[in-house]
Amino acid sequence: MAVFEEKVPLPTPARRKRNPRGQGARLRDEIIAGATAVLERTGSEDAVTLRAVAREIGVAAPSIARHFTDLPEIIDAVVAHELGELYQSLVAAGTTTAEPVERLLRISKAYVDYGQARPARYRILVGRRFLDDWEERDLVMAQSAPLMAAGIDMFTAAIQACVDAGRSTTSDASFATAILWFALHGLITVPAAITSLDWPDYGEMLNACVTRAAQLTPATA
Amino acid sequence: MAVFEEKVPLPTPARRKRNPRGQGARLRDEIIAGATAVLERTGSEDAVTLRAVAREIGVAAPSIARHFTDLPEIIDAVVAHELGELYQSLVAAGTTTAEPVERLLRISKAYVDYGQARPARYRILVGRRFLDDWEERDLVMAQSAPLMAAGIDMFTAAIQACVDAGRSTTSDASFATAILWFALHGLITVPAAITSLDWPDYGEMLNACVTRAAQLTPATA
DNA sequence: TGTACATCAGTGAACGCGCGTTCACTGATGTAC
DNA sequence: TGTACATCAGTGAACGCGCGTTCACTGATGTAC
Repeated sequence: MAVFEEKVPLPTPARRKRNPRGQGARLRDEIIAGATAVLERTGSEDAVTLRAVAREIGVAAPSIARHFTDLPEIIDAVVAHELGELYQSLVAAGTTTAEPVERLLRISKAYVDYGQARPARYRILVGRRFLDDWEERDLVMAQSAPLMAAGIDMFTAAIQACVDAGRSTTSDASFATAILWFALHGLITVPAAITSLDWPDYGEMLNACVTRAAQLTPATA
Repeated sequence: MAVFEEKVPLPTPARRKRNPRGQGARLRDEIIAGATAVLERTGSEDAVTLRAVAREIGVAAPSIARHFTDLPEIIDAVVAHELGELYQSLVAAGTTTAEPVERLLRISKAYVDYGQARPARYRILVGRRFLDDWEERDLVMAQSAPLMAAGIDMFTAAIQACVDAGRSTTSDASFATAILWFALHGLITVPAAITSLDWPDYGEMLNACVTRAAQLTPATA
């Protein structure tokens, strides 16, 4: 039995509204947001393809070419954006108290919280695959570098404040920042990867990481 | 001008010798070695495809199916093998001295050395992508679990030995092992990823990680 | 001791799929006249 | 105020490529008789 095709106009599937004349750059932000969504949903950097991003935001694949020449360029933009978010949350955490030790603990917690809440994004922030074409990448990295430097300075200053308050015995706040960074990075990534072990309480581990790496001492009441 | 094709028998390009009758399992080891080579050369887990591995060891792609059903299964085998290698180097480092603090430092150095010398392999050991199908993966993980537990126990025992010798003030060697693991993991991965910064001397950073995480104290001479 | 044969180890062509990229196009909108 | 048109933002079909997987095959070798 021949069933003739219904020519009922299909409800065109949510066709995107095009941006007005001078506002074409808006799509750029949508692309970044779409790439971030795909990245975080799949947990894999390699799942972020041009077509996947285009699908995510309801756009034809070639439309992306107008805003980004490359896939790495999109990832770079995601990194730059996320680095800003992370820095903002560090700043926010840092302004909640003036007590040095508590302040260091809070920005450390903000860092760890960010990494745990957005694992895939955190991984590409600190763990970008080392590629052959570093030279070109450096140009984009230069954009993010000041933000990263500001974040590092924030930790160093927080540790120095502990030293000045007599609450840390460390002799080199900058060096201690590196050691603290390593510990916090491990706290974020190792338990997330090795789920078969029973890990101690996160709060206790965070406290121990900060206290030991920054060589904090109890308050002398 | 018509040039007729030379029918000279081309020197067949290094055709693989087939394994003898009962020795088909040998290809299994070659596949694992090939996958490891591709992984380390490219630095990307996603570059390890069936065809890439087949190419690497000079074999037709379908030949792999006889030995592994899956790509993840190959990666699991690589992980299991590498975990063995890592454990062996920890054991080797641990037998070079009986002095507790020096022993802890040496196995820590062995761990970090492994991670720095084989970055891509280390990353998949501790940083395997969290996937949806964990259940099936667990079966293979069970194979590696004892080896990982043995490695962890080795660190915990080494820290406890420091405590017993009065060289560590830590109250929980197992807890300290976790903190130390985080620090060593960060020491391996963070500077490798953030190459734009001037990092302190590796030896000093390693010393600080171990000393602070395991709460070591100077010898009272 | 000789020989037929089942088995084992691996091949090579072909497939459908998702990818990045090309190319000619569409159609709304601000602007010049 | 009206209208032709250049520009801008994005489309859709088509390509070549590498991938995983299928399928029928090849050819050496150990074993049964």
